[in-house]
Amino acid sequence: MPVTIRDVARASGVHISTVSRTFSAPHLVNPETRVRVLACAEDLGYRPNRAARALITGRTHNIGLIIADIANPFFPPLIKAAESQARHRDYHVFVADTNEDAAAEEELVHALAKQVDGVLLCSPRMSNSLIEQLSREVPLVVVNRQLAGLPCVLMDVGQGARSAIEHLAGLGHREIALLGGPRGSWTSREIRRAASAAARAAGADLTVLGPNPPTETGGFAQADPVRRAGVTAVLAYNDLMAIGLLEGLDALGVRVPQEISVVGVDDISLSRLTRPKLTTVATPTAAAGRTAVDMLLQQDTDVPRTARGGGAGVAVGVRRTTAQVMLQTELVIRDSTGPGPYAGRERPGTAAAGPGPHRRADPGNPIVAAGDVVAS
Amino acid sequence: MPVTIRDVARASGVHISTVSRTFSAPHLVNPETRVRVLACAEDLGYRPNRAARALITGRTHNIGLIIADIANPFFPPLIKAAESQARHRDYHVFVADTNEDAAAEEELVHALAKQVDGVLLCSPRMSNSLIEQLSREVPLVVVNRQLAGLPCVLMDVGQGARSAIEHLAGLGHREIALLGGPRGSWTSREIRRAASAAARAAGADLTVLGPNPPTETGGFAQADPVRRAGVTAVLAYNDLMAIGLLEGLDALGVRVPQEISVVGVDDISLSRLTRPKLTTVATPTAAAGRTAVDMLLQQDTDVPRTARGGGAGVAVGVRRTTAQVMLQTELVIRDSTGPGPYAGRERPGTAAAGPGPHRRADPGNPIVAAGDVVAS
DNA sequence: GATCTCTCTGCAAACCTTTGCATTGAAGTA
DNA sequence: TACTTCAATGCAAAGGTTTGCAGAGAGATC
Repeated sequence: MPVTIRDVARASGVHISTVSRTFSAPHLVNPETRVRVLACAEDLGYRPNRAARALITGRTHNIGLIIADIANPFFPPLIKAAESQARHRDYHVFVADTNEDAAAEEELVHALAKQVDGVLLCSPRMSNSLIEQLSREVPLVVVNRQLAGLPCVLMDVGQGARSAIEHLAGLGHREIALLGGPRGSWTSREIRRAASAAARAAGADLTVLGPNPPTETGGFAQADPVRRAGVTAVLAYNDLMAIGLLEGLDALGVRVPQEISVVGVDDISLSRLTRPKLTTVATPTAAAGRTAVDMLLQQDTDVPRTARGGGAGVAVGVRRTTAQVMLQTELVIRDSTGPGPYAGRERPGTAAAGPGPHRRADPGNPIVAAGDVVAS
Repeated sequence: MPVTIRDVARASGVHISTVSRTFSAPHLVNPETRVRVLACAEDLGYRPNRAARALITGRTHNIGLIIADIANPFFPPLIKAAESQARHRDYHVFVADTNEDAAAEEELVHALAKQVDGVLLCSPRMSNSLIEQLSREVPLVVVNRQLAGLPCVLMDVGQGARSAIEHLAGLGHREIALLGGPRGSWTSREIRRAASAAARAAGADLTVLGPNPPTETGGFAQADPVRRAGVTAVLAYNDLMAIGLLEGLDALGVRVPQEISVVGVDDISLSRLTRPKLTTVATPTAAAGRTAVDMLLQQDTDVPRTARGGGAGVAVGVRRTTAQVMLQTELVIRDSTGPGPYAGRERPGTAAAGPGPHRRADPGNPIVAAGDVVAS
């Protein structure tokens, strides 16, 4: 029933190899023949069978996208951008949800490996060593995790956390809480590291609460601990938690930002809609999705997959790019942060006026932090 | 480099067909042999190549999910549920975003057809006739569109719109606006139809504004027209538009619900977070995703795909289920609706107290509205 | 007119599985 | 012992495509 290359060959009176070449190497076939074949193909509604093609070329023209939680609003813009970019390059995208489960991640990489040319691992929860091991099975690009020897797309949440802390310190806050993210999250560690350093530099105390599930509920549950910690400002691992915290504080009758200031990370679309509107560190998720796909496909075109090839014993060098891209973040100041108890008082060692918000450079032009090519 | 069935055969000293049977028909192989083969496979890390398998069995064990806009918060829960359900049944899921573009939908169905066992069309914008035509190329299940002869998963937005209008009328509103959705949307038509009828029955006037893009911006842009229309209540095509409208009204200094009541549709997670919290018609998106996958896979297992099969000339009947499932919706009353100008006044022909919110039955138990089996 | 070059096309193997049929050998029956 | 039955395995074709190699002409060069 489905129309194959053979049907087209019969209809246009040529051998199947000519039909094949019409699609995959048009310059090798006579223009007249070509138009005839194309006309027949069009007529019959022929579409090459990608699976059969993959069997021999070794390229599936599919990629895998492994996501911790599709329902977390952080991810859909990334998925959308990645899918769009992939499709522009004639790739299809498998999407799989791991429910924040490291074991599921591993299983999925295995299951998808034969069916894709590469996998995007978004905010993985696995160990670094496991990721490295898996990268020997299928080309991997990792988003939101730094890993030597592997292509990574990172968002500079360290810079973002620093800006956030400096913003809070500049507003006169000295007692700040950090709501940590989930265990195994590179982003969470990075935020913590940068926030600690920035707090120290600004002469503020940082109380870390967590790890927490990166959800609204996770934030909500920390409302009481936050209040009891006696802090006047909070930086949350992500917006979802910040929003949950906002709700929790509201339920406790704590006013934001009058009594406690709250900052999130991600700038998901909800953040403009809460009352008060959330101050947050915007992360370039769409750019990350695009960039990651580009890196994966770049890598993919570098590497010849067919085993057959080459004249007598010409060993083809397998090249792998391991560029790491760091995308800039931007502090977006809205209504959930306000003056703290030390507002207006001059402080030594800190820029008195407080630094302005960090402006993001053109997000379409990622900064390549480190790039190299390894031959193996 | 990748390990094939041949490697396993060599390692365990049997023919490749025995290895194949170990996986696909274990009862045909001697238990001792089986364990040996399985051990070797495990050792070598063998995974069957699904593409090669598909080539001969005709089943890819993949499905396609075509979505109007991944970034629209309505869809991620559906995607998540569908993917989860599919994976439970050992299927992988291609996700593709059409950007609300009918032409892209068609192109995607064609592109994916050979690579999947079926496609889920979510809230399609195509014409009915085109959908029918495409369904001859690949099994289709349609979500949010009613189509004779095709399996559909519908959400009873008609009932939801009716509940919403009755709720508003019960609160004393007589001048109500409806913010229409995008052209080509079955849901939008259905809401309009039901809302008109319900308004008429309740003795209220319904002003239709639209069609509109189903986005926040689309809702925001209607704030001024809504105010000028002189209505005291609005039902929006979806929550995103309702939220946009809330913002727009806020910007105009119109208080909700004191001056205008607003109702949305979908109950996306944001809706609990706006101020005021949004009254909305909850649609069972996750259940829809699960159900649609079940219907597709059900259909898939019914239909033998191999052309080869059967003894001399035994024509195998191709059976297709065309069951249509209608999932119930539920009006969730929050803070964006309040008393209207006619509050408390007795009205003839209407239940004075106003009907209570329509309660949703167990969303896990869809109601089969119509089902049949066609032999062709 | 013979030789060479070049373009276009056909042939057939290969990719990795599944599966109908044939073969083998052992156990059971008469 | 001769036969049948049955379970377990091997054989080879098939599925749709790509691609190295070789052949067939046509045109150019001497």
